[in-house]
Amino acid sequence: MIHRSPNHEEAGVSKATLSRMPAYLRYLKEESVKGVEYVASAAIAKDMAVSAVLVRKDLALVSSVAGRPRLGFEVNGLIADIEKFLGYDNVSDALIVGVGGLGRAFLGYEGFKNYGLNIVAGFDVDPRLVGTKIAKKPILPLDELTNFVRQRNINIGIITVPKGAAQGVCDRMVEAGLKAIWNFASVKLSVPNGVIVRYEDLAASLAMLSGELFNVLDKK
Amino acid sequence: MIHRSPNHEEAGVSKATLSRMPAYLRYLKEESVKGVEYVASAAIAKDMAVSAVLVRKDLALVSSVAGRPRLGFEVNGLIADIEKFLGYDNVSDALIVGVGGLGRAFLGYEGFKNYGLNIVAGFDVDPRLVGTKIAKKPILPLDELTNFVRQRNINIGIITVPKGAAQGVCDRMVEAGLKAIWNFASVKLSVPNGVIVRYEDLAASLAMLSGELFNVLDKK
DNA sequence: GATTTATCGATAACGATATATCGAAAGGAA
DNA sequence: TTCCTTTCGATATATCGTTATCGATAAATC
Repeated sequence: MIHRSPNHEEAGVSKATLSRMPAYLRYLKEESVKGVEYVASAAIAKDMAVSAVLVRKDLALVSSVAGRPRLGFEVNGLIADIEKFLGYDNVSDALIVGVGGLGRAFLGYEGFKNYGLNIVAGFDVDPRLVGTKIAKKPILPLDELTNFVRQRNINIGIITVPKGAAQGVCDRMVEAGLKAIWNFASVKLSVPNGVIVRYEDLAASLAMLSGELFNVLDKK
Repeated sequence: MIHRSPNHEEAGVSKATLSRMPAYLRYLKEESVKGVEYVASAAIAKDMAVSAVLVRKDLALVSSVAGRPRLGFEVNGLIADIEKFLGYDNVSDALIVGVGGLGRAFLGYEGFKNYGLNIVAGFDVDPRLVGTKIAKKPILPLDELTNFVRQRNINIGIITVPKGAAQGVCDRMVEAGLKAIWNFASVKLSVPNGVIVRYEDLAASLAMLSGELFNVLDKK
């Protein structure tokens, strides 16, 4: 999960660019298994919904070798660069607090490993859950959060509790030493400097979807 | 789900603005139950991480009454305006295809109703699931999708199948007449004009999170 | 080897979004 | 009533991300 890119120093890459990287990676892997050696930015652009120029700009930020005129980018080299950049070569551990519907689904979902994330345990307050396992991962009581984080040297916590409990969980995560929080409860969390929060706000997303839907239905 | 706002005609509101509306709404409701009658844009801004100017700009787009100098915005009126704007007063039905971990969680999650979305049924290809119910909602075979959509006049479909199956499901949704698709499989979907797709790409989100994490850990 | 052409990379233009500034309005205080 | 202060709303400015343009490069072809 930790980035060890060769060439992006402290510059920092925009979130927009970052968010496209997994899609580039997926496409490149598909081409790679087909035996394709070089792909043009235009081909990548066509596969996802972006412009070729943007693809080149993005790739310029992470690629260790330049694209070759008339050929394009070298597929396998680029895959390696992006994986290194995204830290997928270096799967990092995370834990999840809130083993309800969504939390349970996440614990059981093996796909996160492909994105460099390994959820190693769940935490919950419900005593009926504590002590059980989901997908071979232990469910522990919240009290053990701090110890667990310190022992296993974990940086990332995922919050999937109801929104009323989110800030409390967040505080404990911060106290335990977590540095990044992926929050699925739709509340704003306050955290000290140095801790980052990423919101996965389904309500916001849904608002955008229905907003667009409105425009479409209304326009005819 | 369909917007019936009094004052934003065909103008269209930016996605960014749209995405903040649920957060405004949440804050305003919290204040409302406390008995607060007026709130200043600065107070709202402080609660979430945006500037007061931005709050005023956003609210100007949806509010039927202007904010009052020295007092701020009238809480309850504003709540009504936003709910109307977002269509939360008019819950619309949706269906979900893919009753795996995430799909199951969504079917069981009652909270979507608060956001104007009512998931009425799940669809899956697994014959062991078909015929069962989750949270009182029937699981149906994919073949019945088209009939179901037409009979119930549904506009929104949610895709929670593995990515290999996503485009196929998407095609069937389009054929059935769905107008908006909320896609949780991280693949780009191709749809004809007039159908809108909203991507919920956890891989992209995770990339952003870890990107920020990298910056934080690296900066010290 | 010369020519053609697909493709890149850099720079500049554009558009959308967020911020800063400032005059105006209205509640509250003198 | 008059003045002061808060807060709004409008306009202008800045920032960020995307797109457009164009010369340069190197593979492919003749």
